Amino acid sequence: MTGTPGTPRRRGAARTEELLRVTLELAAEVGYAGLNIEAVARRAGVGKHTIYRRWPSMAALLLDALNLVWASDLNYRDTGDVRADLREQFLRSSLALTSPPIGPVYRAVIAEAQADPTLRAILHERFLVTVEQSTLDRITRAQRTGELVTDANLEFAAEVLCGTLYYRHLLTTRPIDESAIDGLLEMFMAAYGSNGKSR
Amino acid sequence: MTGTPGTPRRRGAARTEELLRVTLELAAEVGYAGLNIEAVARRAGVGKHTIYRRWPSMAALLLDALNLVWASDLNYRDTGDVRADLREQFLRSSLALTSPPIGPVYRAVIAEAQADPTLRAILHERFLVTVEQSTLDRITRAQRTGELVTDANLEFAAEVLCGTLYYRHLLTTRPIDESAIDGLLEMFMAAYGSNGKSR
DNA sequence: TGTCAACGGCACGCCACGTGCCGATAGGAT
DNA sequence: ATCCTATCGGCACGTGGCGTGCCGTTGACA
Repeated sequence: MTGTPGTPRRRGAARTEELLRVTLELAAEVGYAGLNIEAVARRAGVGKHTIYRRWPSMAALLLDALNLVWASDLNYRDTGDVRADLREQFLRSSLALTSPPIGPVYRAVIAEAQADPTLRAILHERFLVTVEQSTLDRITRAQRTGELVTDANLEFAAEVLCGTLYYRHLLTTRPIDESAIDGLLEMFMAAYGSNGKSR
Repeated sequence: MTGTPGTPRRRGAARTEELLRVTLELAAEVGYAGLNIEAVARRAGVGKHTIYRRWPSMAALLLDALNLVWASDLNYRDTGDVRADLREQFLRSSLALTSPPIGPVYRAVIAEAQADPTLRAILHERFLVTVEQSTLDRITRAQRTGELVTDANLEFAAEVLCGTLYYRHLLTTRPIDESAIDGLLEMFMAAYGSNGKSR
């Protein structure tokens, strides 16, 4: 692996890719606890400088590593049934959140973000806003097609949908299972479904 | 302060109270970053053993410290207007979450809980379940008085209400302000309010 | 072939962890 | 009033990660 041709590079870029890959490996194997710079350096057979030259902190490295495996997993289908599409994506996201390497890396970033407002802002903008926006896009389309009422502020709705899943995953011992997702979607559709309350 | 009479005690109990107080002081003054056992010991003029004899880890100490200042702040009023009562309590909780000493201590516990499933379970049972239950109690009363529809599963609703607030506080850069709370309550009432959709 | 930045390896000081040992002391028991 | 003993504060230790220097080496590009 000498890196993609085209971009002018030296040893640097190839090492960068490898370090991100090693970080994800480490997360998958030893989990949150083993995620520190020294461990990544040892595992990669690399001097610590080689890491510090690229990322100012472990948190920054984790953010990049997360970016590598995460973005691909976020694409709502649009079958015309907003409830079914949300359900499918929520199940998929829940699986991703609980599986390595995304699970441990995400947890590690969130833990570090509690100590660092700047990191929290980056985490928010780079990941959570994206998740919410993607959800908002899908339910806004549903609003336009008449599946949802037209006069609702869906930004809060998107935040509630995503936030509830994150809350359950990070702070509770409950799994994000089908009944949880159905309960959440029940509330969402009762509030915003255009065909009135189903009950 | 020699501790409550009745329970047979020696120097221990008084020290315990003082250590919890010092922990909260430290959290209020230096925040999350300065919360570690050595710092508490230094601040209290105490040997580390005196802390380790009482709590197996910093997380356990933080849980006890949190318990001391937290429980009192959770009491929904019951004016007969469930939306107004929720709104008031959410505003109060949001203030507590963002102010010392509860803010930094809560953040510290949650960060440590990401690395320790056992701690996460304790945090969940001891605090979050209590919050949700208190909310569930209030909205269940509202259901009985006819403010909310009778056939809804309010357990999910309570989780969604609390979870959304925690999500916003912990993972976003947005404040839990009045408009956020109103947006959340708007969705909640639209879903479960007994007088049909207001729109 | 020469140049030079990136590299791996090593060592350092710092700090928090968790534990062990010490002599002092407080407070209940006699 | 005196003894006894658990608790106490103080100190030191080894461990391990942090972030930063300083080497001599290596590989990409001119």
